[in-house]
Amino acid sequence: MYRSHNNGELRLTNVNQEVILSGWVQKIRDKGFMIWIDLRDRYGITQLVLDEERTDKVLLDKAKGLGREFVIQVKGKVIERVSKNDKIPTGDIEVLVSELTVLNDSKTPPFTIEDKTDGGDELRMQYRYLDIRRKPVRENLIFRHKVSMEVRKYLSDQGFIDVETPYLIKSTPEGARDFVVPSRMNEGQFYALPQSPQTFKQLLMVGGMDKYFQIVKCFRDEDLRADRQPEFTQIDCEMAFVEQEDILDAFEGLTKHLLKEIKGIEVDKFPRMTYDKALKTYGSDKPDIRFDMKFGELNDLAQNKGFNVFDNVELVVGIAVPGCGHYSRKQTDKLIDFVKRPQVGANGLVWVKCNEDGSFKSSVDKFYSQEDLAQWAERLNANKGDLMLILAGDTDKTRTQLGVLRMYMADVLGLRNPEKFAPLWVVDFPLLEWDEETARYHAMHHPFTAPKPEDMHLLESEPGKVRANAYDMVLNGNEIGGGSIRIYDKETQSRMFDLLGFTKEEAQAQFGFLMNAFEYGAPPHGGLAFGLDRLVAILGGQETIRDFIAFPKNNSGRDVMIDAPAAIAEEQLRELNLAVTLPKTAK
RNA sequence: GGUCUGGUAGUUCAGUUGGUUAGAAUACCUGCCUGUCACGCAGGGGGUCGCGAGUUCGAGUCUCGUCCAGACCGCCA
Repeated sequence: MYRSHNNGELRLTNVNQEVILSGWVQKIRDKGFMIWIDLRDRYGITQLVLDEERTDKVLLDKAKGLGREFVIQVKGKVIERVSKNDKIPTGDIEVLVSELTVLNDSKTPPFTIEDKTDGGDELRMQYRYLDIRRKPVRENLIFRHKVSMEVRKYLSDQGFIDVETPYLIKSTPEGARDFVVPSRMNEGQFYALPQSPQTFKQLLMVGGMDKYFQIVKCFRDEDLRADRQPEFTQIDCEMAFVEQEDILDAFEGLTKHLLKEIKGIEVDKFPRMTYDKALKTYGSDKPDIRFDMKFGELNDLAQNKGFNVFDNVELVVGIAVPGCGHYSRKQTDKLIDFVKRPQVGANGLVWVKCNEDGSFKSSVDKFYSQEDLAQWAERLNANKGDLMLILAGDTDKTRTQLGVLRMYMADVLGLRNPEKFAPLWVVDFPLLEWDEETARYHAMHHPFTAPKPEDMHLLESEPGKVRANAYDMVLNGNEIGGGSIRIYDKETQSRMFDLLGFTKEEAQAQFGFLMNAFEYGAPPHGGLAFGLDRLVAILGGQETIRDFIAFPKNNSGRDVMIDAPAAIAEEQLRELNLAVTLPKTAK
C-alpha cells in the first residue's frame, strides 16, 4: 500500500492514527535539530516532522538528504502541531515520521513548483508536467473537468445523445485552412481534420438522432492568439424539429445550469440583441454589457457647425466615460495615441470634459458652444465629471474603433469584473458578407445556415441584406457559442452554393453527400457549438485559455515539450509518395 | 504576410554616454540554528550577455542580418 490517506485530508480528528502518505517533497525546512517536510500531492500539503529527540539518527540523516520533488513514502503517527498554521487545511496536525522510503529522486526542477512560480511561459510549457504539479494549473484542469462533466450531465438529462464523429474527413475550401493528413492506402490523396463536425451532425439529424451533442476536438490551421489554439474543443450540439427559439431556450438552460453549478450565480433570462443593434450600440457583435457606455450618434448635433472633420463623414459617434472628466492633457493625449495606433486606425479623437460645475471643456471649443456640448452630453447620457470621447468617419469602421476604445476604457476603469457574468444572445446575423479580396460573398456563419424566411426574396437581388437565423451567445465580451437554423432542403442549399460562387459540379463534388441526404427526408434542424476552452477560461475569470489546456501549443503552433511539428523519416515520405521541398528557409 | 516588445547566472530580471574583474533576488551546495511554514544567519559555486557579421583602440550596450519567444493586425465559414 502506497498510502492510507492523501495529503489534503488529515485533521485533528486523526491525531494518534498511524498513517502512510506518499507524494512529492515540496519543501524541506531543516532547522538542524528538527526538520519539516512539506509533502504534496493533488489534494494538498501535509507537514512531516522529524527531530533529534523522537527520530532515529539514520532516518533523520536520510531525510536531510532529500531534495525538492523527490517522490517519497512515509509511515508515521499523526500528531497535533505545537505551532499551528491556519493558512492550510491540514495546518493543525503533522505526521511524525517513523519510516521513509524514497520512491524516486528528482533533478532540481528548472523553475519553482509554487503558486507564484519564477518560471516563464516557455519554460513552463517545455516542462508542462512540472507546471501541472502547481496548484493554479492543477485547479484549472480540475475546473475544466467540472464544467465538462456538468455539460454532459445536463445535456444527457435533457435527452441529448453523445455521438462521436470522425476526425479523418474531407478538405473543403470554405472557411479556415484545413490540417491535412496524407493517406497511404489512397495514393496522392489526403484526409482533412475537421474544423467542426458540422455536416456530420446534420447527417445525424437526417439519421433521426434528434438531439445530439459531443465534446469534440476541432482543428484550424490559422495563426494563433492568446485565446486561439490550432486544436480546440467544442461542445457541439444539434437538434431536429426545432425553431430558433427552441435552441436558444435549450442552451440558455445549459448556460444557466453551468453558472449556477460552477459559479453559484443565478442569472435572469438572457437579453436578446440584434446584430445591427449590437454594432450600433456597442460597436461589436460581442458586446460586453457588464457596463454601460452605450454609443450615442451625434451627426445631427455636431455637423454643419464649421468643424470640417465632422462635416464630411458618415458617422459622428461618442461614449461617455464615467468619472474621467478630470483627465489631464497627458491622459487625453494618451487616448488619442491609442486610437491612432494602426491596430485601431482612427484619425483622431475628440474629447469633452464634463466639469463638476456643469460647464464643458473640449478639444473643439473653437467650433462648439457650451449649449452644443450640453446637447451632446444629453445624447450620450454623460453626467458631471464624465469624459465624452467622440470618433468620426465611415460608419462600420468608426463603430468598431469606438467599440475598441470602449473596451479599453472599461479595462482602465476596472469595469470588467471577472466575477460578474452578463450573458446575452446576439441574433439576426447577416447571412453573407462581401469579401473585397475575392470579390464575392462569403457565408458569415457557414454555408448551411438558413436565411430568414421573410428575407428569402432578397437572396438573389440583394444578398447582402439577407438576415440569417443565426445567433451567438456572448458572455462578458466574448463569443462563447454560436449556431444557426440549418438549410434542410436540397433546393435552398443549392441556391446557397450558387451565391457563394460554387459551380454545380463543385457543390456536388464537395457537398453532394449532404444534398443527397436532404433528398431522403431531412427534418428541420439547427444547433450550435460552444468553445469549451474559452468558456472555461471565462468562467474561471481568466483571459488566456492556455492554462486551461493540459498541453497547449505556443504562439507559432508548436508543442515545445514534445517538439512538434517535426520532420518525418524519408521512409515515411516514400510510403506516402510525398516529397518535401523547402523554398526559402531550409533548416 | 505585417507591426511592436523582448532574449544577460538554473530561474526572474537590472546593467547609465560604448570603458576596470557583468550585478541583484531567488534556486542550488556547505556550515550553523530547540517549532519552522516566503524560516533565519554565515559562506560558496554558477555567465558562449540567443546566434552571425560589421563599426570601434574597446561592444552586454551602436548598426545590419538571422533565430527564438510574446502581444496584436491580417487570417480564424
